Amino acid sequence: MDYNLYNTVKVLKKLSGSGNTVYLSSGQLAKELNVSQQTASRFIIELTEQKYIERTLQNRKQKITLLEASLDLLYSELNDLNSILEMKQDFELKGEIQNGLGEGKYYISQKGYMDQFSSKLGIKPYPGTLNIKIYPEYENILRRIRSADGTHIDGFKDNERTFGAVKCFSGRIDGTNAWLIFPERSSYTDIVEIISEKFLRKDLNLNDHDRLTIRVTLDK
Amino acid sequence: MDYNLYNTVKVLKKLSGSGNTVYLSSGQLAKELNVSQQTASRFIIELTEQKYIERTLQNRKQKITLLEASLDLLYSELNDLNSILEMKQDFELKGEIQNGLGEGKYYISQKGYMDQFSSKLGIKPYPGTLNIKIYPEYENILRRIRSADGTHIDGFKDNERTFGAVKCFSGRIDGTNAWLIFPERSSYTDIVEIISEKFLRKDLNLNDHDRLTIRVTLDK
DNA sequence: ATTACTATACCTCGAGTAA
DNA sequence: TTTACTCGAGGTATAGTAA
Repeated sequence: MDYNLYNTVKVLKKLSGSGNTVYLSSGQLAKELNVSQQTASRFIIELTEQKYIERTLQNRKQKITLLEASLDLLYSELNDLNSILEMKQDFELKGEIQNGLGEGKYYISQKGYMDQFSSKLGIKPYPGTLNIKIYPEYENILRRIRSADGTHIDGFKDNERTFGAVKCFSGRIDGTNAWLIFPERSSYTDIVEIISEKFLRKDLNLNDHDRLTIRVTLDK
Repeated sequence: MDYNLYNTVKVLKKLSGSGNTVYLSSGQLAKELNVSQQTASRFIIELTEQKYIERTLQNRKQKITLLEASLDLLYSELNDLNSILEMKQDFELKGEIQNGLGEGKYYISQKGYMDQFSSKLGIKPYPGTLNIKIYPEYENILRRIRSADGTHIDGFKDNERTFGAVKCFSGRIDGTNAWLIFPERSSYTDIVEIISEKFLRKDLNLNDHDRLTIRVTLDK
């Protein structure tokens, strides 16, 4: 990803405010970027090809929508700087408990994962996940966490299928240690999967749709 | 400032950790940046010319020191992203009261400033400043605040001399509203000048060398 | 109004190499 | 070992312009 595209994404996000859509001609964008209209046009084409934005040409100004890749780009630069400049980063996520489908249990119980949880996270997780649907107000914080590095767990294959790499972030729920698990490659979702040594549902007496708060510290 | 230089500064800061000095050959830097040794060398020269770094060539690796301009660059990018991504930013500065020299009073009492304090900040400040020497642990937070935009106050001239532009940040000391004042162009200092409608020294019963906490919110 | 193609000017990068 | 100059190849930006 080169800087021109980063900078273009930054300007587009700035102009689209809290939404992710902006109506903007290539000439206007050119002024924002201090480049020619032709160059701005080229940037838009490149961003579109690389799936950072979607756009629809209209009679007048084109409508540009920032895709998840753009937000990832900005949030990971933000994380980079925060980490390099050693700013403390404490985050709070709120959401509610999703009824588990038992699928998480199948996944994390795989030896390929469990061995790494043990060696890299230093825990032997309860074989199941707690799924939290994060409230929309916290989606930016969620993006921020997701785009940080975390502790990497390699993917692997067994005879039948492939299990993807995931990354983990240390967190706390009601003072109990837990880990947030994200697929390394994934489309954006508002569901966070949590694992812990404890059986959280029982230990914290949690039920479906209970509201709860997850605290995460990105320490680096 | 172009991206290559931004990125070089970022890498140099990353490598110098909490200090601002790093010993690094152009070849090593080249690897970090994924460019040729020649290009890395050129970047170092350009950064030196533009006073972002200082370096001394040594027998082996050259010693590179990041100057304040580099930190400004990184902190202002961080602020940019924070503001664009609408992350909340609450900061805490701690320091102790410096004996005022009465000079602040002379400055801020100028009509050229007072009129703008009134129109732009909506306050009629007590004619004097409280000077706080910020503890070194908070210098990064101070840099972060200083490199944000704040409320701009134009500079002006009277018959005799020139008064520089300043920028102001809204803050609180012990629950009392106050404004932090920074020269727009200045070398780095750990002294923060505070103005307020109140006579803070008296109202908050403050004395020289008292320790105090300033809270600042950067909103957008 | 727009967007974006073509052609050229310009700039940036890195190989070769000197000190 | 270093740093950093020269110069040619390749890449990037813009003017002109069509649609």
